[in-house]
Parts: sequence; structure tokens; C-alpha cells
Amino acid sequence: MTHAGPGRPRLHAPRRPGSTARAEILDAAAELFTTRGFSPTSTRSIAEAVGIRQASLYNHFATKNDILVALLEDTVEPTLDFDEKLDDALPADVRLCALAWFDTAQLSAGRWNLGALYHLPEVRTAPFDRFRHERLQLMERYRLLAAEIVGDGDPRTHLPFRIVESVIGMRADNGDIDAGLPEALATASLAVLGVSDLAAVSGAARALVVGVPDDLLESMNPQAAPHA
Amino acid sequence: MTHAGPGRPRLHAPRRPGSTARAEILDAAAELFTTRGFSPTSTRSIAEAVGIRQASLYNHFATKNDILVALLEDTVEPTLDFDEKLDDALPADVRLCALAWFDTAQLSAGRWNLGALYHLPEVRTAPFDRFRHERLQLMERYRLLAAEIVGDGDPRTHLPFRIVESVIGMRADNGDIDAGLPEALATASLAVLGVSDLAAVSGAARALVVGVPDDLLESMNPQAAPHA
DNA sequence: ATTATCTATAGATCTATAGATAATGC
DNA sequence: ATTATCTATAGATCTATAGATAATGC
Repeated sequence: MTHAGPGRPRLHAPRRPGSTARAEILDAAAELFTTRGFSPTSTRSIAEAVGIRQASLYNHFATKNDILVALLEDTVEPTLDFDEKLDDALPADVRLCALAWFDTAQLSAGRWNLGALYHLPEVRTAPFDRFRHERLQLMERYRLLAAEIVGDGDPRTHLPFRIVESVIGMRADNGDIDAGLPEALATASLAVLGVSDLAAVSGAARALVVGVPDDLLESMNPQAAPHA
Repeated sequence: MTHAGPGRPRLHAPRRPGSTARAEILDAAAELFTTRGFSPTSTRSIAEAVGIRQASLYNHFATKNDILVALLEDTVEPTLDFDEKLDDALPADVRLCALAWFDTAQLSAGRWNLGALYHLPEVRTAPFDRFRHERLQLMERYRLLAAEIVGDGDPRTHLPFRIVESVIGMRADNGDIDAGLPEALATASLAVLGVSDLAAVSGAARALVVGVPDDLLESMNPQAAPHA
């Protein structure tokens, strides 16, 4: 058995990616929460998918809610970080395009369609307040960048965020995502705002996005994210 | 009591719109399923929202699933009907614009954000196969119309459907919807495809949509839809 | 007689806790 | 001694069914 360590041995060999029990649990929960939903997924089914007993989950998470909280935070934080590092001196259309591109790539990557977690109705309840606040912050960021282009009050300011998040529905309904989709959706986010020189803007944005491919891919794997 | 009829009297006066018990139940279930989700909503909570006992639901629906099935079917059918009645001789961009306009108006109307039901994870299970099939049909309809404009294989063919459905997220996240949004989203669906004379196309589409405001409004109220 | 409600409950869950067990590490 | 698992279960649900009850309608 490759997994020697302290503690009573498991009844089954590991069946999930991840070097810690926490990472294995997050991977299993990500699959089940995104495909079946939160409430229909019992702690027993998560444990079975990991290969441990139901009660053993509680050595790593205090409640079932806490598992979803961990997944949600890992998913929205990389994009907020990317946004904060964007140079304010750049034109608004380039910043918006880069943000949309990074975000779409982030939502397209990873074993599971983690963006689908945003739409789980249970996320509207109190234990997930912090995550909802962060997601609204990101939404407002898109809206302000769009408002610099078409003016505040224009209903189109809501569209770039929605076009980016449409990748969640595409993964859910159509399965795997074409590699060119992030660029296509970033460009579409500008097209709905009436930006004309799409090629020039998207060329400038590409340089900002491809600069950090390693950080990106790392943060896209929940089991590789830094945990205590 | 205005509700005299056969059967043992209820303990509480009606609290929901609708002239039949079935309509009252559908209204309560629509509110709870769209705001809290399907699995977290117990049949007891639906019954309480109606003002009857939990077991009394089963005089009107055989299972909890059947309540959701009724809501889903009522929501997708009006748009499929509208699409079938669209004149094939019209240009593809006008037909796409009219379909997007009608669909967005339909999703914006009504007491509850019924489009949110599409995204409930439970809808991926077998009892909802028929509905999922109908929704995929509608999605394919959008894609074919878009393909007539930008050519098949272009990734942008997926966007009009996603832009229309973004109204679901807007209602869920931002609450009420501006009256001008259906036209704005219908226009945006063409803009992402690179259609240039947006005003002319959307003007032609408007005539097709406003022709049936009465049918439209009627089919937007689940409690007014024709039931056995 | 028919109808729509009511009360009561069976049987099947599900989350989280209590305490035993079997490893490692000092 | 510490750790991570295990077994067992308490207490709280939840869906659907069985059968009683109180109206209307013939």
C-alpha cells in the first residue's frame, strides 16, 4: 500500500486524485455536487466515492456545508486575484477582454464544471454568504469595465459577465469545451458592446492572459490549491 | 368562504393565486423550487405555502417529481409553439431575433423565475427526460438559425441561446428585469454574430412578437394554463 | 355516492456524534 | 501519545399510503 501513515488503515485503496484525504474528498464532492446537486448528494455517497466510511469525512470537514464552501472559495478567488493584478493604466476594453478570457479559461479547465456550483440553489443560504459576496464583487467589476465603454445605465453592461458564465451552461449541456472558446467568448463580450477593432483588443489581451499559465493551471485543480 | 365545493373543508383560507387546488400548488411550488431548489423543498413546505396538509398534495399530483414536471412543461412549450409558427420565408436574422425576443419576454414574465428550474441539478435525472429533450430541441433551433448567418462550425452559433437564457441569471441575481431587456438581448444575440443593420432586423422582428400579447401573457401564468 | 380534505404513520432515509481500533512516531 | 480510520447509533427528517371525516350533489 503506497499510503502508509498514522491512523487506522482504510478498508479500500484510494480511488481519487490528490495526495491528502481532504483533496480526495473535494474531488469526489466536486463531481457529485456538479452533476447531481448538493442536497441530493449524501455524505454517504461522497464517502463511497472516496473509498472511506461516511463518518470519516468528519475528520476533515466539520459539516457537509463546509465541503461546498471550500470548493466555492477555490473557484472564485483565482479570478479576483487576476483582476486585482490588472494594470489600471490599460484601456478598459483590453482589461475587460483579458478578465473575460482568464475567467472563461478558468471555468473551462479542471476535471469538473465547478462554475455549476454557483447556480446551486443552496448557495443562496446563509452559510455561503461570503462566497456570494465575492461573486457579486466580480460581477460588479465586469459591469464597471463595460460601463467605461458604453456608459453607465446601458443595459448591455450586464452582458460580458453573462457571456463569460455561459461557458458553465455549455459544459453542463454540451460536455467538453473547444480550446478556442475562451478567446471567442472574450471577443463576444466586446462585440455586444459595439467595440469595433476586435482583433487589436483581443491581441493585446492575449499577452496579459498567457503570461501566467502555470499559476493558472495550478489554481484550476482544487486538489492542488494550497490548504492548511 | 368563497371556495365552497365538494370535499371536506380546508383548515385555512386560500393564500395563493389560482382558481383550482392544482394551480395553487403549482404557484407555491414555483416559488419554493426557484428560490430554494427542488430537494430542499419538502412536500410539507409546499403544502404549508398553499394552506393545506402535506398528504392533501397527493390528491392532485402522484409524486413530488410530477409537480416539477408540470412546471417545466408549461415553461418550454410556449416558446416551441412560437418557433413552429414562424414563417420559413423570412430571413434567418429576423427569425432568430423574433425567437430570442419572444423567449426572453417569456422568461422575464410571470410571478416566478421559472427558467431557473432548467438549471436544477435534479432535472438531469430520468423523470425529466421529456423536458430535457424539448429544451435541447429549442437549443438546436437557435443554433441552426445562427448557423444560417455565420456558417456552421462557428463557435458563435452557441451564443444567441446563451444570451437569451442569461435573463434567468439576471432575475436570480439582480431581481426585477427592465422592460426593455427582451429587445436588448434579442439585439445582442445578433450583434455577437456580426449582423450590422441591427435596427432594421429588430424592427422587423418586433412586428412578429407583439402580434400575440394575449396568448403570451396567458401562457406565462402557470395557473392560467389549460390543465385537465 | 362522490369528492377533497383531514389525521396518523410506516419505512426509508440522512447528518453528525460517541467511542473503539489499528496504524505511526517519540 | 497521536492520528485517522472504523462501527454503531441517536434524533430528525421526508415521501407516500391507509383510512376517517365532512362537505356537495343526485
